[in-house]
Amino acid sequence: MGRAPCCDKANVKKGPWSPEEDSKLKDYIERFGTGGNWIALPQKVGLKRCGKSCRLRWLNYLRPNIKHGGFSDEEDRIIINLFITIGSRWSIIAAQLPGRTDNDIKNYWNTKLKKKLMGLIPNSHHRKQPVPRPPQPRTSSLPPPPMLFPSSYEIQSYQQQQHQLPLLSTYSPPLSKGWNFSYLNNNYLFTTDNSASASATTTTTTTSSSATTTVSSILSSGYEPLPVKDQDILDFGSDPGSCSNLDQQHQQPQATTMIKQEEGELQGQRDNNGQMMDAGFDFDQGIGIGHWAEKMNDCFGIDCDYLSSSGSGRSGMNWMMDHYAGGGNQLGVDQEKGLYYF
DNA sequence: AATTCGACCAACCGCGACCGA
DNA sequence: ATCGGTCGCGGTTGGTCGAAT
Repeated sequence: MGRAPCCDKANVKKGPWSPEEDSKLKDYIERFGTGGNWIALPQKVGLKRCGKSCRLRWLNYLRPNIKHGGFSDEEDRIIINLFITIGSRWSIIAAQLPGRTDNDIKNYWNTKLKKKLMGLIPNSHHRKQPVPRPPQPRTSSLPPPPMLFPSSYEIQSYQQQQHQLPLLSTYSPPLSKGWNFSYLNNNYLFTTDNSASASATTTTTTTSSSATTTVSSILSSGYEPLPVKDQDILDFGSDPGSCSNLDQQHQQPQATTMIKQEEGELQGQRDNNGQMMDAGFDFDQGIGIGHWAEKMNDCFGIDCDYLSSSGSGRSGMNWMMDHYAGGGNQLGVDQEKGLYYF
């Protein structure tokens, strides 16, 4: 049995409100109130509208002291911080911003603020799922998948033991998952789809040991280059000075977002200009991890220098890598830059 | 000048929560 | 405790407008 309709949809007007309708509704509510019953209101007012539509029109547009557009930096900051803390609870967020409606904030977030936060990544560069991910069954001809990020997370020793690979800034060894390989060459990550991985395996092994991989040889092996923008990288560091992913000219972090660890306590978030934006986050406590984990699904890789070292914050980061960043299926590592691609 | 595309935003829809009978 | 009506929320849709081609 379906849900009973809130009104007779055949006899209600839909679409944009006319000034006359606005005037009728506004005048009535200002004189008599809503009466606590939106469903009955349209008939009292003399409008051929659904009660829900009246409610929405009043709350989002007609009621006094409504502000539209022109969000201030302070409002931006509040929205971002609250979104990080509580997610898309627009009504709660709106309650903190006098004159703003949940709908307005939601629209503002979806059309502008989200892009601003994500570092103004052009659509062509913003890949929801930039790299093919498991589960794809490996073929028997492929080598067994390496155990990436074992409990100790000894990345470098693992690389050296398993591959005896040189670590070059322009080349990322195939720390991959058996069904796919990746290379970092300048600003491109090369990857294949699953169908090409079998034939690519030989090439990968050969070229990786020689460390003479060229763009053309990779392309001829069926690899598709994907441009990697700095903004695609989630950057976990301590401050701009120690951030390995810097704009060399301005010495500012170029990552989409940067998470700061401050004496193991409160973590802050920097916007793309390096401005600190307060955000409750604690790696070791897991606070806020869900939010950043979601971000990891949106970005292309992460930059986390202290992942391969000891210190506070590491366990939480490891946990996040295990649970969200492909579950240990990282595609590759640029050891010199400290970039882990997944 | 015409067309296409994307950004923006008002409005709609459906679902869960809430409340009173 | 149950049920039906209503409210409120968040996701989605669709129209409009300006910029780009």
